[in-house]
Amino acid sequence: MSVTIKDIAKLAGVSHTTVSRALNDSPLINPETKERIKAIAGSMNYTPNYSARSLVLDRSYNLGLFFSTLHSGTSAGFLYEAIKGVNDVIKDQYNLIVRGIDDYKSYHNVNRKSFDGLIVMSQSRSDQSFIEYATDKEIPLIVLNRQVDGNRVMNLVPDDQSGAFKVVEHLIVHGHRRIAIIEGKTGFKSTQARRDGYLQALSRYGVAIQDGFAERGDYDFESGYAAMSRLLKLEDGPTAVFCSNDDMAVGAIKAITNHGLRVPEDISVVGFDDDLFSGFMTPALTTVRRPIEEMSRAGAVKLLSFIEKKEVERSTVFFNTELVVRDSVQTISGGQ
Amino acid sequence: MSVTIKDIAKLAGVSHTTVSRALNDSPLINPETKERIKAIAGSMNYTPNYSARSLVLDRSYNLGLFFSTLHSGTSAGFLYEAIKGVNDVIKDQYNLIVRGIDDYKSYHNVNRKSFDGLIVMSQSRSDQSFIEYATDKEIPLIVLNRQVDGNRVMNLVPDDQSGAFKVVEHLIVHGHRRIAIIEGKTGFKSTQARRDGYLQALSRYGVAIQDGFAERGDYDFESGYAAMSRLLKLEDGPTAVFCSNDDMAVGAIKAITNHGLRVPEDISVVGFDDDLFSGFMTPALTTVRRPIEEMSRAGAVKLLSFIEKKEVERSTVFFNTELVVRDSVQTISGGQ
DNA sequence: GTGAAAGCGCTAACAG
DNA sequence: CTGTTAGCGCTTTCAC
Repeated sequence: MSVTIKDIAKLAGVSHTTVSRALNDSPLINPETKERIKAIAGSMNYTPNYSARSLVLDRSYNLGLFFSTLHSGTSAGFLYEAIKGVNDVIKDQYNLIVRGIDDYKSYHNVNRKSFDGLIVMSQSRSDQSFIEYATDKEIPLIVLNRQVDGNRVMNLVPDDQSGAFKVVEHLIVHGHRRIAIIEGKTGFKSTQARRDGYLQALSRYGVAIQDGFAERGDYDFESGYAAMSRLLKLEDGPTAVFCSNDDMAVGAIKAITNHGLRVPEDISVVGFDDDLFSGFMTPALTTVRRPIEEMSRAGAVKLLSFIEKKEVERSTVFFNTELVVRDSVQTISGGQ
Repeated sequence: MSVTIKDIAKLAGVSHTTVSRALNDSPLINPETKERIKAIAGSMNYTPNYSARSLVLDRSYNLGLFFSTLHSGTSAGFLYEAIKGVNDVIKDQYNLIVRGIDDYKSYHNVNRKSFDGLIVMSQSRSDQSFIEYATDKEIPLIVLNRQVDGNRVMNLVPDDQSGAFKVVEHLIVHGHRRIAIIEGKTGFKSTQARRDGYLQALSRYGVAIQDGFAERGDYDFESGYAAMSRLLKLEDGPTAVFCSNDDMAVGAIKAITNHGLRVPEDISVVGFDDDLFSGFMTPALTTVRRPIEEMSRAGAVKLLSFIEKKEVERSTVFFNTELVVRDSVQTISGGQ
C-alpha cells in the first residue's frame, strides 16, 4: 500500500491533521515542524491521493479540451496548436483531457464533479447541445473558435469573415475578377463566415458572382482536390480560387497541377488557416492566419481564473486574423 | 448539491447500500427493486461521484497519453493520429489525458492513484527516465513508437530502419548514386534508425557515401529548408535526398524550388511518415507510411486488457512500414 | 435480498 | 500552534 498522511503522522509523532496542514503550507504550523514533516514526507516518497482530496474538496483537477469532432473537419494542425496552447498554461496540477464531443454516447460522465472546467473548441453548431448541457450543469466553460448563439458563455473567436474578406480583396486588387470559392464543411459556422467574407469582398468591389463558381468541400485534402477538379471542367473557369482552408488549398493545387496547369501562373489559389506547412509548400500559400494557439492560451488563462476566482465574464472576444501574402497569387492585367 | 445514492435511497425507501448494489447491477438484488431504483436514479438525474468511487475502488479512470515533448519534433499529424487511435478504443468511462513529458516539472503527480494506465509515445531516449519511473511505480504502461532498451515493457514500434532502407533502395533502383540524407532531431531513436536504414541501403548496393552529404535537421519544416540550402551549396551536389520525415521534405523541396531547381526533374526528394498532406502536395511525395493510428489503437487495446485482466505481456511488436511511391523521384540513367 | 457499520485518504470546523 | 472529531460519497464485509 502506498504511504498516507497517517503513516507520516506516526513517524513524525504528530496528528495526521498537522501533517495535512504542513504539506499544504498552512501558516498555522510551526515552521520547524513543517520542515520536519516535509522532510519525512519526501523521504517516504509520499504522494497525495488525489481521489481523496477531490472528494473532500469537490474538485477533480480535470480540465476538458473538447473538439466538435475528432474524425473529420478537424485538421491536425488545429488540434496540435490548441493542445499546445492550453498545455502551456495549465499548471502541473491539472489534467488536460482531450476528446471529440461526438465520441460521447452520453454526456452523463461530464459533470462538475469530473471536470473543474471545460474548453470547447467549437467548429460546428452540432455541439450546441453540449454547450447548453455544460451551461446547465454550471460547469465553468469557455468556448473557442465559434461564436455561440445567445452569447451566454465566455467566447473567444477569430474574425473569420474579415479574414476571408481580406484575402479575397487581395485577389481582386491583383486584378482577378473571376474568383471561385471552395467552401468548407456544411453546417460549420466557419464555413458560413468565410463564405460571407468572400461575398462581401465581391460585392464591395462590384465583382460579379459567376454561376458554378461555388463548390462545396469539407475541409480535407480530398474534398479540395475533388472540388477543384469540378471547377476545372468549367468552360470559362476562374482565374483565382479562394479555398476555405489550407488543406483544401493543397488539394486544389494538386488538382490544378495534375490538370497540366500551374499555380499561380495559370490559376491563383489562396487558403485560410495558415497551417504549419503552408509557408513551406511550393508555391508557398497566400492565406489567412488564425491565432489558434494564442486563442487557446488566452482561453485557458480565462478558464483558470474563472475556476479559481469565480469571476465569470460572459463576453465575446474577437481575435484578429492576418493576411499572409506568399507566392500563390499572380497579378493579372485583364479583368473580365 | 448534487444527488447522491442516499437521496435515492430515501426516495426508494431502501438503504443506500441497496441503491449502490442496484446501480452496479449486483446479482444479489431483486430484479424488481433494481428496476425501480434505476428508474428513480434516472428521474433524479443521478450521476455517480467518480472521486468517491475512485477513492474506494482505487481506480482513477484516467489514462495518460504522453509524448516525449509537445514543443518540437512532434509533428501535428503524429499527435493527431495518436489521439484519434487511442480515443477510438477507450470506453466512455476513461479520460484520456494528453501531455508532453517535458511539461512535467516533477513526475510526482503521475502515479497509480492518478492514472490507471499510461501510453507513452516515445520519440527520444530523453523519456527513458520517465519510463523507468512508471515501471518502478508499477503503473500499467505501454510504450509506442520507440524500442525501449532492456525490453521490460510492452512495446509497439514501427520498423523505421527497414522503412528507410526501402525508400533509399527505391532511389538507388531508379539510378541514383549521389544520395544525401537530412537527419532528424539529435537524440531521437528514430533519427538513428532511419540513418541506419539509409546506410544499410547504400552499403548493400555498394553506393559510396559522399562527404558532406549528411545534414542534420530536427524534424521541422525550417530545419529541412536550412539543411537543403546547405546541400545546395555543394559543388557536386546530390541527385536525390532522403529526408528523415515529411515535414523536412517539404522544407527541402521549398529550398530547391527557391534555388531555381525543380523536383524531381533536377533533384529527387523522398520523406518518411506519410503525413496527411504528403499525397496532396506538388509533387506528391514518395515516402514511407508509419501506421501510427493503428499502433495507437493496438496499444490502447493492450493497455485496457492489461488494466482490466492484469495480463502483462512484456514483448516488442514490430509494425510494418510501407513504401508509398508517388511523384517526387526521377529515374536517371547516369550514375556517378 | 437487504441493511448496519466500517473505512478508503483527505480537509475543515472546533476546541484547546 | 496542535489535536479531536466529523464527514465528503461510495463500496464492502458481515449479519440477519
